[in-house]
Amino acid sequence: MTIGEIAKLAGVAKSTVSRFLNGGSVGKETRLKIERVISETGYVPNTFARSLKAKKTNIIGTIVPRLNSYATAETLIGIDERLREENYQLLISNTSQDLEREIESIYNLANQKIAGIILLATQVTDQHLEAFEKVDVPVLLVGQESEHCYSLIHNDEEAGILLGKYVLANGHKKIAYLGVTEKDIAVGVKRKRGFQQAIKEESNSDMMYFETSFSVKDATEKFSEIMDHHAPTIIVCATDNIALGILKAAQIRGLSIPSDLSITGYGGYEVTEIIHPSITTVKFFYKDAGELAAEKMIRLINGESVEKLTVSHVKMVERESVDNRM
Amino acid sequence: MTIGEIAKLAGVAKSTVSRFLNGGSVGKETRLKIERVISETGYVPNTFARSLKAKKTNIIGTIVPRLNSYATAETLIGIDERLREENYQLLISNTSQDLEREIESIYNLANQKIAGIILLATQVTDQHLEAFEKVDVPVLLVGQESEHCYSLIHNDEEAGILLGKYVLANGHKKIAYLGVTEKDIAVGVKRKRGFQQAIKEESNSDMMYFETSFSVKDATEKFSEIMDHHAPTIIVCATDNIALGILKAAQIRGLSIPSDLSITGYGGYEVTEIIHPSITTVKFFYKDAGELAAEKMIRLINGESVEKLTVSHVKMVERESVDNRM
DNA sequence: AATTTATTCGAAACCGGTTCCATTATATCG
DNA sequence: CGATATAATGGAACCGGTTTCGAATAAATT
Repeated sequence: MTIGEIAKLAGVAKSTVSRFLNGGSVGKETRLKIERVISETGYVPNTFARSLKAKKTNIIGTIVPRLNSYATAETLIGIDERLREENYQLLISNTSQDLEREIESIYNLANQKIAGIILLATQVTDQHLEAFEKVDVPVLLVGQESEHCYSLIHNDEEAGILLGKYVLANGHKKIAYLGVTEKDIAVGVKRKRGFQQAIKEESNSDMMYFETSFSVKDATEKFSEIMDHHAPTIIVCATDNIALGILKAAQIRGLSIPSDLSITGYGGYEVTEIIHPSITTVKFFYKDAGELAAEKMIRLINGESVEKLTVSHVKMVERESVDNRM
Repeated sequence: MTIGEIAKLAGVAKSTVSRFLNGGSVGKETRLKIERVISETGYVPNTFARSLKAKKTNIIGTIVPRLNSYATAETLIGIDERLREENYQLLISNTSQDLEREIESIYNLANQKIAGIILLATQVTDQHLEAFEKVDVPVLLVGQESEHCYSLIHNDEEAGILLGKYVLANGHKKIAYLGVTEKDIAVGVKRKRGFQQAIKEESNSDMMYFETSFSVKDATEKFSEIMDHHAPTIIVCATDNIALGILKAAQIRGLSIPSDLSITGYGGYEVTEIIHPSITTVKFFYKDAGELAAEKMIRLINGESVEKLTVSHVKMVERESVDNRM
C-alpha cells in the first residue's frame, strides 16, 4: 500500500492524502473518504520515503558503554518509557567500553539522521567534543559533565557528603576509601571529594585511600592489601560492585559483616538489597534520570530552552552492612 | 553530499557511481576518479534513499521482555557482536513484559522493513503465531520452542537432569523444588521435567513441589511455607533469582548455608558467583546463544538452509551452596 | 576487415512520500 | 454586489539513491 493507491481509492490526489496525514487543511467529505480507505486497507506510511524527504527521523540514539550493568539498564528503561510516550524511538548502540567505538557510534548515528544522541558517558575526551562539534545533532551527556555539552548528572558529590556524614554519625574513625581512576570524574573524583569534605569536619578521623578498577574481582583481590595496610573499621567503596567484591572477600576470610567490618557502596543496585547482609549505600535514581534525559533531549530537539546542567537526586539507604560504633 | 554531486565532481553519471559503490563493472580509470572524490569528500550514501528503493534494511530487530536482566543483557551482547561482524545493525525493542506490546512490536518492526526479528520469548501465544504469519519477515524464537517457528533454546531439560543427578550424588533425599508457572515451557516445564526424570531413578527420594513468580521478593516470602510444609535438606530453585530470594530468607532466619540447608538455581547469573556463599547452579551460555541466534538469523535472511531447532549447551557449576550429605 | 561479444557508461524511470504553487470554490467585507 | 481573503484541492517537482536499457567503445573471433 502506498499513498498513491490510497489517493486513487479515495478519488483524490496524493498530495491531499499527505495533507490529511500531516494535519493540513482537508474538507470534511474528503477527510471521511480518506479515513475510510485508510482504515479499510490498514495503510501505514513508508518511513524511508518520509525520512528521505524530511532529512531526519524521530529516532533518538543512546550510546552505552555496556549493556550488562544495572545502571545502564535502568537508565535505558527510563529513556525508553519517556520516549515512547512522545512518539520517539530509541536506538541503542553498545560500545563494550571501547572508546574508539564510542566515537564511531556518534558519527554513525548522525549519519542515520537520528534526532539526537544521548551518551551514557564514562569519560569525555577531546575526540568526543570534536565529534559533537562536527555532527549537527543535539547531544546530551548522562553521568558525566562537560562545559561544552548539555549534561545530566547524578549528584555524586552530594552522595559522597551523605555517605561521609553517615559514616561519621556511626562512629567510624578508621576509614578506608576504595575509589577508582580519576579519569572518571563522576565516580573517581566527585564521590571521593564529597566524602572527604564531610569527613574532614571530624578532625580525628583516619582515612586512607586505595584505588581499584570497576570489576568485582579486582576489588576482591584488593581486600588483603587494604586490611594489611590500614585495618579500618569500615571500607567505603566507590561503587556497589566494588562493595560486593569486598563483601565477598571479607566473608571468605571469615569476618562477620558488619560487626567485624562495615562496608558501603554507591549506586543502589538491586543486588545490594537481595543479599545478606544487605549493603548500605547511596541510591542513584537511574530510571528517573533516564526519564529526565529523554525529556531534556526532546526539548533540545524542539529548540526549547534547556538548562545546560541537570542534577538528579540521590538518597542515603541505610541497610545492614554498617555497624554503629557510637 | 549526494551521489549526484560525487558524480559531477568525478565527471561521470550518478549511475556509474552507484555501480561503483555496489560492485558493478566500472573501468579502472573511472574507479580511481570516483575513489578519490569519495575519500576527499567523505561521502556516505543516504540510508533512506537506499532502503526506500531496496524495500529492506540491514537491521535486525530483537524484542526483549525486559532490559534489566542478566539473561537478556548477555544474549543481546552476543547478538550484537555477531551482527556487527556481518554488517547488520541491531535494533532493540523492550516490551517491559507486556505481551500486547510484544505483538505490537512485531508488526511495528516489520513495518520498518527490518531484515529479521529475534524474539526473546517467555510465552508463545496464538497471537504471536498469527503475527509471524502475517509479517513477511523471518522470525527466530530464542528461549522457547515452537513447531511453527525457527527456535533456539537452552537445553533446559538437560539442565534439570544434570542438577537432579548432582543433587542425588550429594545424598539429598528430602527435596523441595521451587518452580514457576507452566505457561513458561522452558523454565516452568522442562527444567522440572528433567529434574524429575533424574530424581525418580532414586526410589526413596521425597520431593515436594512449590510454585512462585520470577521475582526475588516473592521467593523470599515463599520460604517459610516451604520450610513449614516440607523441611527439605535442599531447595532447588527454577532460576538463580529465585535462589537468591531463598538464600536471603534462609540467612535472615539464621540458617547456615549449606550446612543447614542447600540451595541451587538455574542460570549461571554473574551475581551467583560474587556473593557468599556462591550458589551452585546450572549455567546457561546466554552470550553464546545470542551469537548462535545472530548467525541463524543471517542464514535465514540469506535463504540458506537452517535447522528448525538449535539447542544451546548447559553446564553444571559446582559452588558452595550445596552440602554433601553422603 | 568484418562481425560478434564483452565492458563501460549515461539517460531516465522508479521507490513513496512531502511540499510548493496554481487553481477553484467559498466566505468575508466595505 | 464586486473585491478580496481564505480554504480545499490537484499537479508537479523533489528527496537521494538503484536499476533498466540502450548506446558507445574495446576486445575477441572468424
